[in-house]
Amino acid sequence: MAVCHDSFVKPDRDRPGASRVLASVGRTRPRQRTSDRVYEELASAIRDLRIPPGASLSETELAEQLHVSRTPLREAIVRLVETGLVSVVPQVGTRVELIRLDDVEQARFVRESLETAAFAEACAKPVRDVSALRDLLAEQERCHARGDIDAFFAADEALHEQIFAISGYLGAWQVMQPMKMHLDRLRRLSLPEPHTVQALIAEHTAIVDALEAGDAAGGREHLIRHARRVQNTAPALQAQYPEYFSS
Amino acid sequence: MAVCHDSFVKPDRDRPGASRVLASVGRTRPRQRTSDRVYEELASAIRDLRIPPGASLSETELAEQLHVSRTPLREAIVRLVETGLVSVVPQVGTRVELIRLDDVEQARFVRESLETAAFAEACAKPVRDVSALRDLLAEQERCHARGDIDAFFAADEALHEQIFAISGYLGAWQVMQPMKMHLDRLRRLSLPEPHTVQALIAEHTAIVDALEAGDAAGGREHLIRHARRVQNTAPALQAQYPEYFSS
DNA sequence: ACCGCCATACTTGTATTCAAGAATTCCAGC
DNA sequence: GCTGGAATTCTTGAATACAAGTATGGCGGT
Repeated sequence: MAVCHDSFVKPDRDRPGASRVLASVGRTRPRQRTSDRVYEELASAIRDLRIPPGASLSETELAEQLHVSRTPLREAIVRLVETGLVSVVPQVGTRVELIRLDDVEQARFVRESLETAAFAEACAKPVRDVSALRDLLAEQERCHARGDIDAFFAADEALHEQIFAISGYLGAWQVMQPMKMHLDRLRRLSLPEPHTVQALIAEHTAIVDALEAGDAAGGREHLIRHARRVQNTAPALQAQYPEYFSS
Repeated sequence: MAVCHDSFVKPDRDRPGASRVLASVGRTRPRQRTSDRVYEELASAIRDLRIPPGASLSETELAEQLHVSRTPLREAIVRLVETGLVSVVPQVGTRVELIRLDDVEQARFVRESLETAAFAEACAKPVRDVSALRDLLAEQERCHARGDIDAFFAADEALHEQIFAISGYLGAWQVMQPMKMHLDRLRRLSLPEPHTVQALIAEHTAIVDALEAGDAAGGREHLIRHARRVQNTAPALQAQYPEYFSS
């Protein structure tokens, strides 16, 4: 597999960057590929624990259940393997990885580092429009009131994403998503507790207040406590659902 | 594409987590898949600019050049698309993305945030063995002396990775790799300047010194300056190689 | 009853084929 | 010479077929 140096490149007839701009402007083209649909389907199913940790997956079975062939399904699997949520042993099988507390700890570190840094950047902005964040807080209250955990989950995500958007580093939030799924599975286990949701909303409020006040240090403390809340419930959850955890 | 709730799961005969431990212990099994080799080959070629930004790729041509079929090649392409370095438009073509300064800025933010956080964690360790770091500094001097840019590149990477290893958050370094390739391409453009390498080594030395002294604040400053050094050369590089840049 | 062996079924990896669509090229007409 | 249109070629997407290897289950011997 030696690389033939210049032969990778194919001579371009027109200017290289031209078509990309068109692709992002003209929205008619990118009808979602089958592989993407399958990935979204599987990723959300794993994140929501509809496919529990440790479950065996069969490419052929999954393919016929989703009414696709193995080819796009495998491309989705490849992306899931990249995240570390799925492992595949050749000629043996594919399975959803168990929750490894080390992975969770690594993900917590990444999230905490990026989120506190983004918050600091957001606080440094001369104007900070927190109205969208206030709306999301109200939405979270409504979800809590009617007991809609899925909707709360979404609003929770949206609030944190909005902080990155204000900071100007939304790209950092996006690249964090695959790794964050390790945290999401743990959070999904802990969410059913009603007082947990209430505590989360209180913390969200404190974070938004700190951002509005430009209190970088205070916000940082709230964010760290927030990020570690789920982490702290890990031992209890492992005791309650031992079959979902590794080691 | 509705999800049939329980039907994803296949009944397990034995305990779910058992085989994974075996797979990581017994090293005979995982002979590298073709898809992985192809990915490594393409990723390094793109990172080293052997495949320049904006180059068109043809699945069929690449497949026959690498002596593989399109199937494993496409799986490698999927992973490259995930990193944002390659874009593929159905029925039109696949190309290596141009260097977008916004992507570079997002990557710089992620790297700076994680690296300063990891450095702080490393400084908090009661014992910090910097001997491996000293060895890498010496190695970098040797590479600089004999003008081996590729080897210097590798030793540079190894030093930063070692800092994460000391901090206990090596996983954070690993998940950062795909995004970091955006920075690597820019760095590759700037490396040929001899004084650049010398300046990098000096900064590396300062960083290691700070870690040995447990000087978290000082190390942070050096790391930030270090991360932004390449970033600062971006305008000049864009002027020199305009065909490699977007917008 | 237990152990070992062999056949079978099932798993993923890879190659090949078919399909759909876009871009280019060539040729006819003006 | 220029313009328009149709055919050809090249692109990726998806499905199918083939290959290699593993685990399982049954069967025969001990």
